[in-house]
Amino acid sequence: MAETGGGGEGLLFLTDEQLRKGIEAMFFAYRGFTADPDRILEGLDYGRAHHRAVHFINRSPGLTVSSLMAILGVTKQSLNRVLRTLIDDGLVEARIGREDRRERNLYLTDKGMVLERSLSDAQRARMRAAYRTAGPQAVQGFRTVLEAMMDPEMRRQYLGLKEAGS
Amino acid sequence: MAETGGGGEGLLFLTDEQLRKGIEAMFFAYRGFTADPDRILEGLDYGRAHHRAVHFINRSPGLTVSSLMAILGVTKQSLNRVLRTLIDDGLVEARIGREDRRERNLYLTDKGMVLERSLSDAQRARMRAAYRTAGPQAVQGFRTVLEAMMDPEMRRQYLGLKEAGS
DNA sequence: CTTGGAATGTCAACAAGGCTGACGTAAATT
DNA sequence: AATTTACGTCAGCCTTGTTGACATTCCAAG
Repeated sequence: MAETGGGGEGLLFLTDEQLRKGIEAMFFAYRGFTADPDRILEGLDYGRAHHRAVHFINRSPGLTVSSLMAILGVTKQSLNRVLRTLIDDGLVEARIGREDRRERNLYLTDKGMVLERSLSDAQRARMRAAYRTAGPQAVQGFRTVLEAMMDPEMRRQYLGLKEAGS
Repeated sequence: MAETGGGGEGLLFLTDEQLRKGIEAMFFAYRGFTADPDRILEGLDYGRAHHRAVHFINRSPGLTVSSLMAILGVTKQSLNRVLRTLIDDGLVEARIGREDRRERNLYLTDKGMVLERSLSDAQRARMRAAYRTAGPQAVQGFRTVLEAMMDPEMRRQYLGLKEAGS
């Protein structure tokens, strides 16, 4: 243990073995990360794709279909299938754009917000427990490494849309 | 910055907004995490499922089908489909267990090791770059939070199979 | 030895959620 | 007026997950 914390310890943290551990940590942790929402979604006719859509619509109310496509990194056909069910079920509203009437601005309805709440509450609960266990300094490192791991375009999405900031 | 490192700074890191940022960091970072192997796999007739199987067979040569099922969290039918193609293509060898002849011990062939290498080289390169950018202290925090985020069972898989240790 | 159960393989059917290609419509732009 | 953009939709395909059913092999207990 007893890390120097300064970076001058011979880069032991960059050995292949250390990197492999990091890779597996990502794999196993991501499973935990999605487990709770998945449990809620199963049986509701919805899946992870719906969760993602609802999450980002909630975060940025009024965002367009194109923007959401870019954020999620899926095709319009794939997104449309998900959006279609959410709109038909009254969880999402697609308003015609005021400036550019070709665009559709997406909003959660009250019903949609209820689902979003239950999903994000579950996910936040796990994240909160992990944060609390690990402590603020670890959380700082966690965010730093994850941000460095993103593709530049995704990093822009991640950084560019934060309101409150780190 | 100037974190106390003790948790007595008012728990600002546990606000809903901070947790939301952590959630999105996981989402965007995981995309980057899988992007490079995915690029290699596309066109080879293989997918992410093959990557995962090859990774864990490489890590623990001789592991059984049951063990791999437990690690990957998929059904035998799903795993078998992936394993079938890997065996047929000569990337994986399934030897009958010596002690219990019902079991199949899985090994990478030389050909399988070549693929594993190219996939893990790509993934490690990104991980290495992120680690280098973030620094050893951040890496420590990264691993700590991820470990806390896992389901207990997955945490056992993660910790129990490491040879070199942290 | 026989039988029960465990480990594995396999066939079939199905679903979610990706993808491409093609086509249509409305609205903005040139 | 022609073109481009944003979006929706139909059709079909792929990967990877799921259940259910059934066969085989083999260990272990009676």
